[in-house]
Amino acid sequence: MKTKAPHDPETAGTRERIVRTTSRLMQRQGYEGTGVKQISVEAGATLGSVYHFFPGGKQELGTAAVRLGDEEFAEFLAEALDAEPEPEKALVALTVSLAEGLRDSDWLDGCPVTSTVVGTADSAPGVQEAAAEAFARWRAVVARKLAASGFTGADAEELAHTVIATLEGAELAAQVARSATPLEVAGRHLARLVASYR
Amino acid sequence: MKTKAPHDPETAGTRERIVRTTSRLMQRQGYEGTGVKQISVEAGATLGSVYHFFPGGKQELGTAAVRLGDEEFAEFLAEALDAEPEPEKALVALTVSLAEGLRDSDWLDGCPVTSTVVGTADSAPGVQEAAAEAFARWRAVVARKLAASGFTGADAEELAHTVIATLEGAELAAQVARSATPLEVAGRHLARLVASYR
DNA sequence: GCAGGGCTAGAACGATCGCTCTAGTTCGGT
DNA sequence: ACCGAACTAGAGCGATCGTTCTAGCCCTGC
Repeated sequence: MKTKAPHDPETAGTRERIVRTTSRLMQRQGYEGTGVKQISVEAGATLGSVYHFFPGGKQELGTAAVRLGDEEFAEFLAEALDAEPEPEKALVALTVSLAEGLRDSDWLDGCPVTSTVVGTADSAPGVQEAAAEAFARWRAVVARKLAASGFTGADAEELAHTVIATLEGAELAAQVARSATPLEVAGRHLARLVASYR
Repeated sequence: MKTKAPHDPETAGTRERIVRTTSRLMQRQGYEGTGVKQISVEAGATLGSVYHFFPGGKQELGTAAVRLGDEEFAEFLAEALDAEPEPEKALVALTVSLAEGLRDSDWLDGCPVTSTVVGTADSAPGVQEAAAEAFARWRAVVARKLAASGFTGADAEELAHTVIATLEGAELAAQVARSATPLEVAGRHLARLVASYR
């Protein structure tokens, strides 16, 4: 029993393939710009399969995609922060790493949560909620690192807010400008801001 | 001759009404989530008028909407920064003002440029370019203020990058979380960061 | 007072949208 | 061996998408 499906191990593979494809497509095209039929084709699944696994339709697909992006970035964030004992150095390395990833995709793959959630306030509230949870989780990861580095709880919480917000904004700016500069500058400034609390 | 149209003053009004409506709709629903027919109905113009003024179709509408958002926010930014002699205080007041505007719209009206540009990398490159110009202009406004306050050109340019990126990210975070906290915290942190360069 | 261009008006095009539906296939449990 | 659940398969629903088109209104310049 390596998967959650009781009968067919390949089945869980199909579901996951659909979610990963949805996340990738919405990352580039946004929620409204991505069609369910396109998802089914690129995931190598039929439309019937998509609606079998996601009876909630497109909104459920979007929510699942946001949650996947949530988990993946939370993991990436935790690893990047734990790689360096000092949060200042970790933040600089983190932004450099984000900039590399962005450039490697020809500036197409920004934050999967951001691009999916924009414009869904009224049409897909479930996506909005999932995105709020993602941001909160990422803030918690940053706050934990800062608290472990000797910052008070209040300072860590507030700094985590700005770290996540600045990373989001800088990634968007870098994507639009097709340049690593916004991310790299943001990394140095975040390090400086954090250091000012010592 | 109060308008640019040679024959009919009301004509320029129609064009502007279409652009304003496009900007408002794409701010809430994104580029792909906004239909040309919806724009024509809500602007009180016919489809023929829309394509008369914007023969480039939806992409030209999106580009014009981004440029309008560009000008409006650049003006708002300049006024907010000039209202206070010290950039630190101006930044705090600016974020408070942005948070108020966001709350007044029930957290629906975020940055019009951000929501319009997301997901248009491959489908509407013109929109992408207009957004890049908007960010660059806003950075120039911030850099000018900082330079006028005694910062060196290099510091002002770099700080402007982070100020704009953080404002973008914090506005998005505030919108998703339906809370003024991300923006207010960002304002205080940006002020602290700027002060650290004195 | 008439000619002509700027603009309005809305029907209609093919394509695609999200989604539903029925039929068929596959497979473990008994 | 066979029943029923899990899943696949894809045709097709009404609606809407972005866009084009022709017809006509209205105002200005002559």
